Amino acid sequence: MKPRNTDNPRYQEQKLAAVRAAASVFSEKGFHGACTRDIAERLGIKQGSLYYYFDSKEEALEEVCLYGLESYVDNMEAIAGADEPFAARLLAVVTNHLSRYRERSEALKVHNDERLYLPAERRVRLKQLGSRYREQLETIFIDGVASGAVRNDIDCHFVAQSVISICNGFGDIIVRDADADVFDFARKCTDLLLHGTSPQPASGDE
Amino acid sequence: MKPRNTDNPRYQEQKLAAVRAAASVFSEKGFHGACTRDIAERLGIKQGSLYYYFDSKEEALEEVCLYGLESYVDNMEAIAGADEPFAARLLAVVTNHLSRYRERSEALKVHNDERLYLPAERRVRLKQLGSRYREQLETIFIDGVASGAVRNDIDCHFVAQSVISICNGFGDIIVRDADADVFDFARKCTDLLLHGTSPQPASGDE
DNA sequence: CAATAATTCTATAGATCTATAGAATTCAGC
DNA sequence: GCTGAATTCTATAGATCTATAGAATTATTG
Repeated sequence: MKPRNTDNPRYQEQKLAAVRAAASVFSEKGFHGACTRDIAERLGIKQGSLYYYFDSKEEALEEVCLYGLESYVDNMEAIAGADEPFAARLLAVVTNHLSRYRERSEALKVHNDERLYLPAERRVRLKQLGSRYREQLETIFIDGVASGAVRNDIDCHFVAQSVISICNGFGDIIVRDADADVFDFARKCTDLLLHGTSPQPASGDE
Repeated sequence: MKPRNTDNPRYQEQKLAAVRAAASVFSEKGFHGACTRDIAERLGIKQGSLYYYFDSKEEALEEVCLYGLESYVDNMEAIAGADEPFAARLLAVVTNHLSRYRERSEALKVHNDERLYLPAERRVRLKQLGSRYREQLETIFIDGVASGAVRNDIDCHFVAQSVISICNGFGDIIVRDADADVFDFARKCTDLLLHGTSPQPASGDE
């Protein structure tokens, strides 16, 4: 009935377009607010035809979330593994996170906002990826403490969570404002995380 | 047809219960994912009867969002106006924000996640309240710069936005984890915002 | 160009869900 | 306990929306 030759590059191309169309519609209207007709329309096909690429609307959501998460989790591997000083790694993390927002903003937004509507069994892989990301970020802070670049009274788990919250918060802003300067955000964000808002007591650069 | 004596305390009581029921259901399933039947059920009445209290599902969403936002915006007035040192005011802001999450978590979550599904004309008041909150927070930082408690190279608008992002991020965690210690979060959060993660160069307390 | 495979279309069953109308019930004050 | 007002109920019109089946079309390959 539906041969679906998934190795065919033509199929893969259209499938990717379908995931992107779903990301776009879900990010705009939310999972429940969107209808499969909207997605199909954005793709230029009829509503029923969409089921050639997805078994269900729910599966579409799962694929969008995975698509959104994948890329920046991959980059995190490289950043966490690199032999760089703490400040450079933190800047890299923040820049990566925000840059991915710019590129795949819709899919990431969908992941952040809609993934909880997936049943538990569809969230397994997402949870793994998300946990890995947070753990690696935490490790960067733990390494920072070890090397003396980070205060030793810092709660690394807490700070890692904070970084993710800030990035996601600004991610939302970047999504809405196409003119926002990602690298400026990343620089300010890193500076805030490193030095806080208080004047430096001894460095005397005022 | 629907006399609706809105001055009657009995009416007001049930109306408040209806707003809370809506908050609970919307926070769990999202605006579009929830149905009016769920809300009515949580309230112990039938689906059709709900329309005695709301003209539409959309109006219910608007009232939930306002309910969520109101309380902490009010407190912000007091905090921003108080004659306290910068660090104390920042701690007060963060504590207030997170505490409100604990009390009205559902309505606040709905405000944060679902308000964009309201048409523009229903978001006017919400925007006013939200902007006022952000502006007052920004003013606290501007005052901090003036008094020397905050570095003068800080972008106050940016930092105010960061504080809100962090608080909302942790707010989500508090909502999900009933055992989370709000005041511990608030303290760590304020410490991070004040001093960052780097060791203090000159204070020598290590 | 014929035959087979892949993709898209049309049409629809079946399951929602919102909002309304009018009947039934409960409440408040006398 | 009677009476009018307030609240809730039942029933349903009308508008979705998902997912499927089978027909029609388009691409591929020998």
